[in-house]
Parts: sequence; C-alpha cells; structure tokens
Amino acid sequence: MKIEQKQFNCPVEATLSLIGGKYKPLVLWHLKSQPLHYMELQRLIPKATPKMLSGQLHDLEDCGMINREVIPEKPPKTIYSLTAFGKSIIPVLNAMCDWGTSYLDGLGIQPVCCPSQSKK
Amino acid sequence: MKIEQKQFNCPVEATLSLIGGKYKPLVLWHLKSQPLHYMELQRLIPKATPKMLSGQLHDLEDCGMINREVIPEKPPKTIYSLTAFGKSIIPVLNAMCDWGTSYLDGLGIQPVCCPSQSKK
DNA sequence: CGGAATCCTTGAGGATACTG
DNA sequence: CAGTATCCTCAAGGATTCCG
Repeated sequence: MKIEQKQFNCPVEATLSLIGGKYKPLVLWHLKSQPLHYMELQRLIPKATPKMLSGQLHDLEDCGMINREVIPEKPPKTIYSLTAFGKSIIPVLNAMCDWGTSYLDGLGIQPVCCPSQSKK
Repeated sequence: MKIEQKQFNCPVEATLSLIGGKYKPLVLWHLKSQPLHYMELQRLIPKATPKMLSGQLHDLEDCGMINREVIPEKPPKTIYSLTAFGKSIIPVLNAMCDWGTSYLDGLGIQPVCCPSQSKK
C-alpha cells in the first residue's frame, strides 16, 4: 500500500503505479462527477471490502489525488473528493473507459457502470 | 496468465485486465513504432526475465493485441508486431504516458524511455 | 536464439471481527 | 458510520535450469 519512489522505466509505469490498484480507477471514476461519502463509495463498489476500500482511499490520499474531509458530527461523515491533481488524470480515465467500452461492446457485453462517459 | 471472462464493473477494469500486466504497456509501447524481435524486446526491457517477457507476450498474443511471426531459420527469429486491435489502444497508452510524463516532471524526474510521445 | 519447465517468494487482495 | 486489526489465500512475478 506504500507509494515507493522507484525509478520508472516509463511514464506509463508511473501512471499505473498510482492508479493501478484494483479499485482505484473505480473510485476516481465515481468521484469524477461529485464528492462522495464513504458509504456511497462502499455502495457503488460493493465488491470492495471495507479494508480494501479504505486502503485504496488512503493510497489515493497519500499520493495527493483525493481530499478527505472528516465532518465530526453524529453520525460521523467523511467526504472524499478529487484534488486538482486527481482531476488532472481524468483524461486518462476517459481514454481507458472509452477503449474498454468499445472493447466490451465488441464482445457483446454491456458495461454495468461508467454512465458518465456518454457525455463524450 | 489466463484472460478469464469475468464480468467487469467498469470498462476501465476491462482495459486494465488486458494491459495491466507489469511489462505489457512497455511491450506495446515499444512495438508502437515498429515490429521487434524477441531479443530486441529483451534488450529494451532488461528487467523482465525471459519467463516474464514471454509470458506477457503470450498474454498479449492471446488477447489479440500482437502478432507473433516465427521465422524458422538459423538462428531462429520471432517477430512481434501490433495487430489492428493492438494499435487501437495506442491512444490510451499515449494518455497514460503524457500524464505520467508531466507527473514525473513535477517530481523533477526525467523518464528514461518513451521518446516517442514527443511527437504529440 | 527463443523460449518452456520448475520452484519459490512476496504482497495484493479477501474474509471476518472489532472499535472510536 | 467509518473505518482498523488480524489472519489467510492465491496468483503475479522472480530466479534458475533445461530444451528444440
């Protein structure tokens, strides 16, 4: 879960090292449109266990891609949102999503999520 | 090393399942400009062991992204090249490389490879 | 030269339970 | 509600050797 400073042969590797986690692209994708609570993310990504989700969120926070704002009320809430740095990677997500969509389309598969790239 | 048919929540996941392998983006990247021999790939990606490299090449071949042409001569040679399908993902690689480049640039790091994206 | 076969290590990811 | 704490599994990846 640590972002180590290894030398990258290629910028592509650097990119993957930041967003290559299992649910990181998903998290970023969902936050692309609007900030979300932890619970909303959990509901949007049901396959991620709490440990996984919070782990991925911490990674993304550590590398400066998302903000984490804790609202100390009852019940406690936490808001996750993209930072400017996080937003900068949206084009990459769009590219991956576009390609993945046509790829799945060629297989006759309808993607379940990612409704947002239709605003292409 | 098998490409299984799992249901993807997101096209982004589908994309990563195909090119998410450790050296796959590198291989595709190097093949982007011209076909290459096994040995040339090995030389361009020295950190990949023969098993890794051939494994990644097989994966990419299985999913139809690269062609593998064996030239039964002495010494034997094998030419790897991108298929049309493989070429279709180049924009994604470019997006990842562009972003990774400016990311590394912000860290004051000079990427070692990827000379080709300067033709932007 | 271009791999396949084998064995091994590691850590990402998963399941479950518990806490501020 | 929003996580942390353990424990565990499994497969990606690594090292080495051997083969056509």
